[in-house]
Amino acid sequence: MQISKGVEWAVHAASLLNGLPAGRGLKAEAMARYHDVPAAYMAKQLQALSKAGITKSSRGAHGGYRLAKPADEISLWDITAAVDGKGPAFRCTEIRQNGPCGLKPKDCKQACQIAAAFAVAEQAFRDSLEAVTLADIAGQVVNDAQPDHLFAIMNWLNAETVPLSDKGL
Amino acid sequence: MQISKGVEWAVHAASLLNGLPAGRGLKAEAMARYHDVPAAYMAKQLQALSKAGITKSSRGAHGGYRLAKPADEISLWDITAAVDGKGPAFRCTEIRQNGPCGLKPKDCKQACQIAAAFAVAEQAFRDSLEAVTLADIAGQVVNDAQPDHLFAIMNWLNAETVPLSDKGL
DNA sequence: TTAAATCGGATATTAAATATCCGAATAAAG
DNA sequence: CTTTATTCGGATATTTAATATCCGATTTAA
Repeated sequence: MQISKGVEWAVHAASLLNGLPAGRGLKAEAMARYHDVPAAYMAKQLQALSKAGITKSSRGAHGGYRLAKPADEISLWDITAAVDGKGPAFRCTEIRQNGPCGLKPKDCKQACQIAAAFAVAEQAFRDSLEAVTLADIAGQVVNDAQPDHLFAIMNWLNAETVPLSDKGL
Repeated sequence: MQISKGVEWAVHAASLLNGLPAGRGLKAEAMARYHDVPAAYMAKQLQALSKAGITKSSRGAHGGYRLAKPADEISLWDITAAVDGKGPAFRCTEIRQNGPCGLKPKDCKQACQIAAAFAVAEQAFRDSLEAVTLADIAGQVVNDAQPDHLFAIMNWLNAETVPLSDKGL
């Protein structure tokens, strides 16, 4: 049971986007460089975020990414689901219907007890992640950070961000 | 984020062991046949259960497996951890320390906010699974099943189980 | 003592996650 | 309006982990 590395990168990237000034964007390569990770693979995660409606992108010269909605409407679960999929972690293959004592399909109208228990646990996991938004993360980071570190980030963002075109949003 | 198929098999196998008469055992091949799954791979899961102290095994002629402790002391999390490992699903690689604005190690004494949020969610997941024991599963299954189905299982177990030797326990 | 039977760890195979590349699309400059 | 530089998006390799299998170590019963 592993969460893909892409989820970590995607959350960090989204947090970074949250920090940039209004009306400006950041390209995938810059975000990869900021975190010192392979650019092409970071780009893949950002595509997943755009597909899920978490980020918006604009192509061409001076293109880039920005958040598609307020940070307090983007939960950690939203990002996890966008990158790793929203399917259940426990996949019941109904082996209770197999073998010499297998149940008949008509006696399997309610879910397998084992699968049901895992579904409850996964729901608890999701609920916990849904309760944490990008805004929460950002707030904690700002609180804990040294002032000069925040200043350094601001400077870097000012140098790297581009004003997004009107169409691109 | 996927839970391996082996976990499903292991839980079903453990449930089956819970149903067998006191002092008797069941070999890996029989459990595989009962669920109509590959014997060698089922065996692998049972080895993991034994290693974790959930089952006890005895080798040689008339060998087999049995539960190592009462069913109400074996939780779904115990089995999941035995088969899939107990490591965290979200693996923080500390990319906050990377790149042009990376944090210094001395400023990273407390865990990354993102990793912390995932740790909370995973704890909720574990807590939920720890609250469900094999005894709970067995109780629900017995309640829901048709009497003739339970009878069929009993007959099959009587035919397949072997009396475990004294040493083997 | 012997031999059959079973578990346990080591070994192939397949699927998924990881990483990369190239074409489609867009906007700015000429 | 055309051209060109730039960026995203989907399609394509590579590596890792999950899946499946096999053979030797060990134990018990005959």
